[in-house]
Amino acid sequence: MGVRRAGRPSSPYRGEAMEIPDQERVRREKLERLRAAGRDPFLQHGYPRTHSARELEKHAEALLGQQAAVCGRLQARRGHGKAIFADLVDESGRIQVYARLDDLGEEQFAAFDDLDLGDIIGARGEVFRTRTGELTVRVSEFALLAKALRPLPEKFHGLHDPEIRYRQRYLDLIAQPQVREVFRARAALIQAFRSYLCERGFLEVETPILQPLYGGAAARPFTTHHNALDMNLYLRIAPELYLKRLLVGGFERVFEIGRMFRNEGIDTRHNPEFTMIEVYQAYTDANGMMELVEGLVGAACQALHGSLKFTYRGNQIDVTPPWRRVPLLEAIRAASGLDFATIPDAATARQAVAERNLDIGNTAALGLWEIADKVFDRYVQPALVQPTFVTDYPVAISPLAKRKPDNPELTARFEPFLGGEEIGNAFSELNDPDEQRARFEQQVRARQEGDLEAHPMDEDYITALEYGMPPAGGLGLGIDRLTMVLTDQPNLREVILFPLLRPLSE
RNA sequence: GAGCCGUUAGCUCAGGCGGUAGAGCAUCGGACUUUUAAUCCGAGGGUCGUGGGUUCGAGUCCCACACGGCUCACCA
Repeated sequence: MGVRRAGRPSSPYRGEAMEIPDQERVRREKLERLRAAGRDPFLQHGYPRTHSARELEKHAEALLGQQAAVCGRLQARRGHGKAIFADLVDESGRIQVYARLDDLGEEQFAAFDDLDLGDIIGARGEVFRTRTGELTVRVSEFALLAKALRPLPEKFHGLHDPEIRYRQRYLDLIAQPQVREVFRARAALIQAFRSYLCERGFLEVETPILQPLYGGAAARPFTTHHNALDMNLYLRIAPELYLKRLLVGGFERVFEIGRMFRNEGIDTRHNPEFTMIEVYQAYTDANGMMELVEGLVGAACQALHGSLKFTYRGNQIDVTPPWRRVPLLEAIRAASGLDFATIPDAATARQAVAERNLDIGNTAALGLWEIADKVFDRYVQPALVQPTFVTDYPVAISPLAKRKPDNPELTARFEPFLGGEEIGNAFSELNDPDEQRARFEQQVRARQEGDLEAHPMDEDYITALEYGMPPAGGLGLGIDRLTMVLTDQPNLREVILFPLLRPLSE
């Protein structure tokens, strides 16, 4: 249905009066009459508002009998012949206004009666309470500030069509006020992160989004082109390598909040552009990052819920530290019986998977750690509802992480899980330039063998490491996923204002 | 990429076995000067996602396509 119904935002209907839907034709005609009478609403430049809905309610007792000027969108109307009740909705809430023929006179009352649902108006008058006790502005003067030429979604059932909700998010926000709360929560979460870090001496920085060479994660990039320099550039898949250059430069605590771009599929947990926070702290390590995650998520949870407990998908979740810690291979072994510490290669792993009838699809084309990853996704991750750090990732899939002193096959890396969702990635940063080069070379070989997401060689980064980077812990958290979990939304699209959709074909 | 489901009035939704499309809100006209999903009376509004096919006849059955949703796959 969307093709026609939602696909009309660009059609102006010029000279096609016969094709304009009924309700829009009526509104257009009203606008033409206003313009002809020299009262074009779109010539208004503002309105001297004195109170928002919330302010009006807050100062209700002092305002009774006083004048107030309010603004908002006309979202409901109850006519009574020579009087009209209407609901104005502004960002803070709803305001009832009451227009009477006696107060406005014939002409102004007729003009008020001519308003359509969706119109944006300003109104001024005396504040009073109706006999049912509702705070109301008795209109003595009003102005149409913008004409709504299209009818709004229906007031009672709201807007359900997910396609229109995402394509025309403004309609979603108008029709479903609770959707605004999700995005307020998102902003509060980011604010909580920012405050938490700034209070602890972290510096917020901005590093390039357009990068001559991408890196810092395993993902395929978007490519673009700079005309003047005639060079290809990549949209960043992660800010990691730039932030660590800042550690080399002498900043000891830095963070960046920003958009990342990964050229991958779209589903309930992935959007091609998403928001991540990355934090780097010198002279600490993965353990320090675990405490930081506990602190950050705790601060966000407090900001959103006033508590360290919340509900996601029907599960009570408690983020009180310390969070459970479990090594990756141990978690896999406990859940599946497979011990990847003793499995030498992919063929052995495939055989073990088959023997145990593990349901992870076709493993024929997968490498050893890809098989481990699948077993983890299928048998471990869904159970990680309470906050958990999965630790000790194999060095083969952690090209930027420092090895564990007691087991060089593993790294001091962890991923935090919450509500069964992976919400980030962190480790002790590899700062040995020679080993970093060897790791990159290994990635380059993987790329040559067909791994499109292997990390490219970054000589410039290695040069930076050669000047000396202090030992450090680094952390990335997915803002979208965290918001999804902390606001108990079922889908990443619910926390992204304008998720990517296919364009409508004409 | 695969499977399943969806697409009917501005919005939310009904439409057995194929017989020419309905409701509520919204809109238009009328009544009503403290209502609040206001109420009451009356009316208009549809290329049933697009294109083919089967049929005397298709919203309904079949095929293809588009967009979306869910699940899986891919992927942090």
